[in-house]
Amino acid sequence: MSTFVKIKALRQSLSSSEAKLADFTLNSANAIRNLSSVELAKVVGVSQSSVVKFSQKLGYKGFPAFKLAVIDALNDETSEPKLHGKITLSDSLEQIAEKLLSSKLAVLTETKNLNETVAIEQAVSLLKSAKRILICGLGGSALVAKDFSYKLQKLGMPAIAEPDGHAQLAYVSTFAKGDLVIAISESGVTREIAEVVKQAKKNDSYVISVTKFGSNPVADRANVRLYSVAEEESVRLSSILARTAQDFVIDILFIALTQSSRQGRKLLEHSNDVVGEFRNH
Amino acid sequence: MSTFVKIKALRQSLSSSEAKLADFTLNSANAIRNLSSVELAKVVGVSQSSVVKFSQKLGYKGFPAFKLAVIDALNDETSEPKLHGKITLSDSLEQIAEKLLSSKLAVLTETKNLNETVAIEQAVSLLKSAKRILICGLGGSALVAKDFSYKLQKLGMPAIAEPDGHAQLAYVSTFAKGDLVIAISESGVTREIAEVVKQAKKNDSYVISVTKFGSNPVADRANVRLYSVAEEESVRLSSILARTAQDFVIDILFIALTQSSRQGRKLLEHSNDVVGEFRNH
DNA sequence: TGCGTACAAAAAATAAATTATTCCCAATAG
DNA sequence: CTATTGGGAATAATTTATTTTTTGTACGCA
Repeated sequence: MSTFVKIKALRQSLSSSEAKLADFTLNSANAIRNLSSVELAKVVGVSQSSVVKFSQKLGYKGFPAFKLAVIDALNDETSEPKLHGKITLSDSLEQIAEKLLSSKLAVLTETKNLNETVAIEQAVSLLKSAKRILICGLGGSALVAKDFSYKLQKLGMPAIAEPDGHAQLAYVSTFAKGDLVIAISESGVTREIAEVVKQAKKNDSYVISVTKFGSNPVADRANVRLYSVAEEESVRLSSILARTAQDFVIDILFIALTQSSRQGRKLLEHSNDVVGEFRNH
Repeated sequence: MSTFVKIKALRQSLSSSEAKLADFTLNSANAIRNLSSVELAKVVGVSQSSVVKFSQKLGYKGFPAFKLAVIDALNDETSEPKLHGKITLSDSLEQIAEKLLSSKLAVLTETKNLNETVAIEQAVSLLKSAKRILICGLGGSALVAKDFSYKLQKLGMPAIAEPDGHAQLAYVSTFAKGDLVIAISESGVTREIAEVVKQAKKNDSYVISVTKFGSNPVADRANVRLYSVAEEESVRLSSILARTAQDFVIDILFIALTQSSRQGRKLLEHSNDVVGEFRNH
């Protein structure tokens, strides 16, 4: 158990000298690092023997052992991956930023672990061999779809991201064997997307899904299932975190694609050059 | 400098007793934790005074100081946030994912640290009091702009994100005092965006910039400067990481906005309900 | 109320341990 | 043969742990 937890637990049953030491430890743990038992006693205003007794009361052999425990506790505290608690109304801006950050870190890590390497390989392989590609998503996912389409276009791939549900359906109805649909829907139940997927399957086209983990209409029908986020966060953050996870998935796909094809890299380079050239004038 | 690095650097110039201690420290650093100078001397097979002299040769006041340094070095070693090396052609898919993940983690952390709380507060305040809002960005940033506009619209705010440069300029030319431009451009030199900012300033409108850190045409003219990423990564990753950072910035702004207004939260809730209702039929 | 005992807490005193310094010897190079 | 250096034994200094003493307070009882 952390020394601090221990101290807090015993805090009530301590006598006045001990309480002084306990409070000092909790408030200025850092300072203890550089203090001997005598110095600590002086700073806190108790006798040196009280310091030793306090250490022993906490279960340590003596003062040096206590000191080490405090240092350890400080280290654990700072290296802990920071729990990403819910953002509440009373949070300060600094706390909000901190929590959003750790939530994102958690979501990214989870998303990475959720997707098997083999699934990504399959997805890359489908992408490379696809004749035409339709990336569909609605609402927030539409932007992810659009982003992915831009990226694929940079690689010279025939990818289209259409934000309108009806247009998506119209396009996919012309699909055939060799064409590919990438269906992005966090819930996996979006009616329009599910419909597109159904149609794609009917036309013998391949489907890659990007949804939350588990069974759902979109993923169930997909040839390759990719996943975004694992845990449901607070409602307020959910769409933000879903986006974060979806972005990660398509970023991985994109990098893996450029990785696996020399031609793709060349085209990407060229595309970047052209845009850069243009911007500088 | 880490104690271990120090030891390795001096390793050659050490005498036999000192070398014994150095090797033991490098190989069994963990053990030192529980040893006194006498015990360590015994284990290694040297005299206690040699232990002390060794500690001092490394630059520490004495043995206890050396011991603390070793413990610190061990802690730093284990909690190091995994260096996010460049992705190379020979990387496996698993390595790619790992590196992308750590790069994103680093970029998010940096972005959070780069933005002062007070700047975010000012941005929020400008957003809340703005009569009209134009969010402009080109290329990849256009998607970030669009995303932010959707979010602001959910809060009932008059935000427009227009991907076309000319249309942006046309709109901003009608701006006046009380209107707000949010200019998103990683480089901060995009001609079209800089032009919009110039026009906005001429019309006495406020400008919030989201660019890389440092002086650039867009940020220099802004009333409030927000920053994305700090370090330039590999060219291949740069646009991906820029997006990651920009998303973080607008996510923070969005959350801070909902945080600061009861009405905003109500509208957001309602908006989510309506869309959810619609999707389920 | 006044006095004395009992008890607990905390500091002073002391003992033990750990650590730092000094001093001396041995090995080796010049 | 001297000078120098490494290393350990001896010892001094410091730090820590234990024991002893003092202080203060609560409680019982005349």
